[in-house]
Amino acid sequence: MRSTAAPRWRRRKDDRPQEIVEAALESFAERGFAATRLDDIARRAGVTRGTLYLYFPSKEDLFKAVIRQSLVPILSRAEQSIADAKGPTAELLARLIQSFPLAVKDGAATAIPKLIIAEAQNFPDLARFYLDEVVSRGRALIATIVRRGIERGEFRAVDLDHVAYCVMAPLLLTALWRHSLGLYDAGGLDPQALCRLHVDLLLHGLTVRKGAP
Amino acid sequence: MRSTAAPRWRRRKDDRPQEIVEAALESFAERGFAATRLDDIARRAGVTRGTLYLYFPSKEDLFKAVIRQSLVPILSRAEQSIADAKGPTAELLARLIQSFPLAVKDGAATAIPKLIIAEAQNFPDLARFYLDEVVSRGRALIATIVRRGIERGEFRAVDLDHVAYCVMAPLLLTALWRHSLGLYDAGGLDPQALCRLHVDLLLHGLTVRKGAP
Amino acid sequence: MRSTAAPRWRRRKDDRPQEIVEAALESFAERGFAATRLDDIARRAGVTRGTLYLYFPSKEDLFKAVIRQSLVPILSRAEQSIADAKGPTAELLARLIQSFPLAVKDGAATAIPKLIIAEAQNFPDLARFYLDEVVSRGRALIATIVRRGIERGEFRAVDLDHVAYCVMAPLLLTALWRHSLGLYDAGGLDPQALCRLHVDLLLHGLTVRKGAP
Amino acid sequence: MRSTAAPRWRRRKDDRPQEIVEAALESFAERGFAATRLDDIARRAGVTRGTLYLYFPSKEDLFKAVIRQSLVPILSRAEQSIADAKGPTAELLARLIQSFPLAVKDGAATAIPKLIIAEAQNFPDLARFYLDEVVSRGRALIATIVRRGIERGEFRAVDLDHVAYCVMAPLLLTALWRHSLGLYDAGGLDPQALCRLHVDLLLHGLTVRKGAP
DNA sequence: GATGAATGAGTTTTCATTCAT
DNA sequence: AATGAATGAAAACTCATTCAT
Repeated sequence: MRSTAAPRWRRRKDDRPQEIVEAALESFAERGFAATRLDDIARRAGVTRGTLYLYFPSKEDLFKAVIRQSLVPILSRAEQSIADAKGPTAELLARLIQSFPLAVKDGAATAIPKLIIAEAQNFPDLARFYLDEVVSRGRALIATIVRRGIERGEFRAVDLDHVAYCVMAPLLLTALWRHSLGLYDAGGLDPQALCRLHVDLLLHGLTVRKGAP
Repeated sequence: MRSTAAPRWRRRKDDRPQEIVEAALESFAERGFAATRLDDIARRAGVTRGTLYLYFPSKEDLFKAVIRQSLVPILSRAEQSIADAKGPTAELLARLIQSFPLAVKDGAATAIPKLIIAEAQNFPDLARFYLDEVVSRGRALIATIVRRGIERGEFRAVDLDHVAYCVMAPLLLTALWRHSLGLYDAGGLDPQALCRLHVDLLLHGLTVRKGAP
Repeated sequence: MRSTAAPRWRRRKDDRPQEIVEAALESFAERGFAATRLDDIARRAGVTRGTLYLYFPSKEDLFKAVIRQSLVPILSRAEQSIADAKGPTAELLARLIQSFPLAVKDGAATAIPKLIIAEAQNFPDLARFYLDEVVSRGRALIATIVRRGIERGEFRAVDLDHVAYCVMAPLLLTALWRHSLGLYDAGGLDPQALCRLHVDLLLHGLTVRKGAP
Repeated sequence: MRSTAAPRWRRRKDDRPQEIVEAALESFAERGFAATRLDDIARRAGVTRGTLYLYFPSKEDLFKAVIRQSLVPILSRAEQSIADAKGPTAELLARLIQSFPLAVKDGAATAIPKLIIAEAQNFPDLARFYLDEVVSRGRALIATIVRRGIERGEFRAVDLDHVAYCVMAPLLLTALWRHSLGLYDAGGLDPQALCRLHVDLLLHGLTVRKGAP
């Protein structure tokens, strides 16, 4: 049994790292890696600068932890949403794409592509991690779906090596937009409308039809 | 006879600004705004730090000048390559897209999207400039082409407000890739193959056909 | 037992600002505002440059704080020394003037008039502060004393608006001298002798006498 | 005969140094030595920075030249106005003092005391020059006048070593005021009124009278 | 003689990191 | 475990001075 003299509640130190990572992600998302000061992060996390060093040995390490940890839930979510796919492949693909705008709307984690793009040069191991864990797996996943469509005679035979980029590019653009130009041009890009159009074009583009162009 | 020792410096008034801007673009492209030191730029331009201040009042101003000036040739080139379009709209669009990989290959100017995305938050006026001068005009341009296709009965009626994003997204991805993840994954994304596939999908997606999906 | 090696630094939060201000006053007094480097001040205060910025946002702000804070004790002392005046007004005035050389001898605060004169142009708000808090009050104070003498029939009626300047001018000269030419001419101006003469002349000049000049 | 092809007039190079010195005095008077940039002086003199170095080897040397040259006319004027003194010594002294406000009004040279006080510490040789050429001679001059008064039985016997300071202090204050606090307090000190009062007090203070205080 | 582009040393300022408390 | 005062290295920026033109 725990000491009964303990205060009724207190901040559990086990949460600290996670709280810091979240605060850091938000800060990095807002100003970029170099322009955010550790003091910003500390204040946002409700601690002091010194405390950050109890959990992360340096600003760079904190950045890396932020990226890595923030990707985990995204990857999990993505893979789950596809695992047991049934029905026409077109529907499957459509669902995948349409689910994107919702995912983008909330979390600060959507800023990760922006951060990766901005800092890849300065953080090679982060770039490689992202290539291995996100890009490769994402490409494979989408290639698998499209291959399924081709094999079932639903889709035309296309370059499976690059189709993932074509599928993802507009979605990625949505995420990048939100954290850059979108801040100054509220109405210019409606994620939902863009995804609807993207699905429309993509499926028309992939689907086998009688009349060839 | 005068000493043949090289002079400490040489008058280059007219060329200097351009040389500095070029050196700065390369530096910013490599490391991002915050991580490039003025000394890097100066050395690359073959001058000293002090000289930068003869032409640009601050690092921020230099950055702005770099973006603005580097966009001019891009805009010009883009607009020229479309001016007098003849023939089927599909071909026109295909040509436009296919010309992109070549443009991306050489210049450091292809790093501008990356820089804009990374620093939009910190440089609002730059973001607005880019929105007005590049995004808006680009959207209008592509919308015009697609409208032409629709009016001539070649293309299906699609959302003209967002079609530009669908057309541009993969091309943009190519440019971003080159200056970020592409540095660590030479073969992962072949711009030409991607564009070929993109054209294929896009035209199949846009073109009017007998059989509806 | 703990290591006896001196710690790299020590917590001095409460004392630091005052220590810095004192070091700064001495430095500014010696070389003037522009010619003193923050490093000089820091070293004199036994800290590093960075520490200065924990307490003062800029060199200019430090300068302002120095002037303002250094004036407080001077003002207090001056006002106390006059509060409860009794006896002949001449004696009162004489005592006031005679007390000046002693006050000038010790503190670095006597350099403030020099600093104000040198930098008034560059620090308008400091000049106004000094006008309001020192000059105005000083003028009023002396005018009050002289008025008392006139009302009691001890002094001739003189211009009360300017008499303070006549009373103060030699005293001020003493302070300025000490921090400028006095450094190179030890014996040229003896503050005590000057004040003695000043009192003599001033009282002869003010006192009512039978024979008019 | 000079070439007839010469332009009808041109800037005579013999005037340049003097023009520069004047421009420099004005600039130094306005902002102090350290805060005025050579570019300010150059622009005010209608030349470029490089030209300054044709005439003065450094900023410090220019400053010294400014002080030295600006003192010459002041000294000459002062000495002339006293040379052949006749009549009562009181009148002589009164005239001397009353002439001061006029002298102060116009020239930028009245800023010299301020500059000397501000920079004496940083320019020892200038301080010594000023001590020898201005202070000493000024003291001697006034002491001579007062001695004359004493010898003629007009003045009381006073400390001749310090009387000059008592005579000069209010006048000096006038000059300092004009270039410092006076910029922010137009009406606070009227030089003429101050001098009138000063003469009044001083002569009452010096003059021999029947009734002792 | 005059210019002004270029220099480079010097100074302020910032901020990630350390460590006594 | 947490703090935050103190550090010190790095970087932007200034400006007196030089020198090719």
